[in-house]
Parts: sequence; structure tokens; C-alpha cells
Amino acid sequence: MRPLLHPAAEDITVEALLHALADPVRVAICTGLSGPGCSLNCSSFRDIRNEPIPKSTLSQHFRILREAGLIRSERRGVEILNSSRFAEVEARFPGLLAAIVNAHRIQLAEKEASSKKRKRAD
Amino acid sequence: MRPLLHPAAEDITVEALLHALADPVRVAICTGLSGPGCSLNCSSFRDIRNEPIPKSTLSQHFRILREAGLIRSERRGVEILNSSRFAEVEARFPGLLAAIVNAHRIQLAEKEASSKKRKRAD
DNA sequence: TCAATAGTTCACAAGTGCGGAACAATTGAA
DNA sequence: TTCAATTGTTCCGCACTTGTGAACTATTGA
Repeated sequence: MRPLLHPAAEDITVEALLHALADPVRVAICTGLSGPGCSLNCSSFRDIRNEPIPKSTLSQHFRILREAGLIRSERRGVEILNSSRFAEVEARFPGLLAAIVNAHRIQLAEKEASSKKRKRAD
Repeated sequence: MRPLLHPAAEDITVEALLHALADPVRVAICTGLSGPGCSLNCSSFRDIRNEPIPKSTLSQHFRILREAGLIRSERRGVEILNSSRFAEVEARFPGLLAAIVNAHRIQLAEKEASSKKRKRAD
């Protein structure tokens, strides 16, 4: 089993960040890790969607976030604790994460509003 | 030949935007179209990289930008004029485009600075 | 009608992503 | 020590995407 790879802060690229954050599951993981000092294991996010996410898929999502430089993953006994590297990313690319997370938040709010409206119409 | 598809402003998704902007060529196209009232045909961007981009590839890039809602493409005689829809995107997702374009700008500046440093070392 | 020009579409090879099955690492209990 | 339980990773097959040359379409002007 190869060791967990983390890019240095200066090797983080915009392409990798955007690719990582173009997926709603991964954005949800990031917002879940955005609390101060927040550290969660992978399987905490198994039910972040309506359907449970297979653990191999979840593992890939975490790898992509990790190698993009968005999270740091450390073994703690039998599990792996994940924490955000948002401060480092913010230092390099100011405003980027906030804008993306905010955009996803807006989209989610609109989706919920429209589904509520649909319900009223029924 | 199917007509050029443009999503309505309210159907623009963050996923499609980030996916579109995760590619350096497409970001370069967007910055090239960012001038006020700017309207350019596709082949203007053939040499935006060091190597010329094949026109079929360029066509795909424009399709992805178009269907993400980032640009509007209209036939004008034999060519297709592309203009930005940044204002619409900005209205829906404030600060998103600016942050992304700015991040790419920062990364480019760093890359140029480090190549200059490498040159000095030779 | 024909040639020139600008893009699109098609087809194929190479790459990427999802998800089930098997594997690996760690812990705690017998 | 050994074994089972738990947590993730890796492997692999399949579907989907991407880049590119070749063929095609649309438009204009001669």
C-alpha cells in the first residue's frame, strides 16, 4: 500500500483544484471538513448523498482531494483522519475556495426552492 | 449539423462551469473574450498555446464553454462569433469567475517567475 | 457552379471514473 | 499469538470522456 501523497503548498495547481471541486460529492466533503480543527474519517461521508456511496468510490474521491492539496489525510489507528488545507489554498489563491463553495451553496438553495415549488404545485 | 446549444442563465451549473474552467486552454479562451463587447471567431485562438491546436479540438473546447453557459456563439457568415456570458454567470454566482481567472493568473505569474529564476541559474 | 474558408461531426485510440471483489493495515479480544 | 472486526486501498472490468485526423456542412464570393 503506497503512502498517502500530499503536494507541497506551492505545487497546488488551479487545474487540480477545479477538477476536484467540479464534483458535488467532493464539494460536500470539503464543506463537511470546513469547521475549525475539524478532522473526520472517510466513512463519515458514506451517506452524504441519498444513496450510500461505495467505499471504493469514496476512497477515490478522498485521493483526488488529497492530491489536489485540499485535504490532509493521516492514519490514526484503524482509520484515516482527514482535515482541510483550506488555509494554505487560500494563501495561494485568495477567494477561490470561498467563491466555489458559495456557488455550490447558491445552486443547492435554488434546487431546494424549486423542488418545494414543485411540491406546492402537486 | 445540429444548432448551437446555449443553456438558459438559470440552467447554468457550477459543475459544468468548474469542469469547463479546469482546462488551461479554455481559461485562456475565456480571458481572451473578457474585453467589453469582445467578439472573436474560434480560429483566433488556434495559437494560444505554443503548439497550434487542431481545429476539431478547438471546436470541442468551444462546445464545452458554450454548453457550460460561459460563452455565446453566433454564426456570422462563414464564421462563428463568440462572446462572453460572464455577466450572466456573475449574476448567478457572484465572484466565482473573478476568483478562478485570478487564480489562473497567479499560477501563470509564478510559473513565469520560476522559469526566469531557472534561466538566471544557467 | 465552383473554390475557399470556418466549424462541426464522425471514428478510433488513449485516458478517466465508478463500483464490486480482493487485499492490506490496525486494533482488541480470546 | 491468533483471529475476527473495522477501515481504507488496490485491482479490474466496463462505461464514458477526450484529443485528433478525416470527412462533411454551411456560407460567401468569384
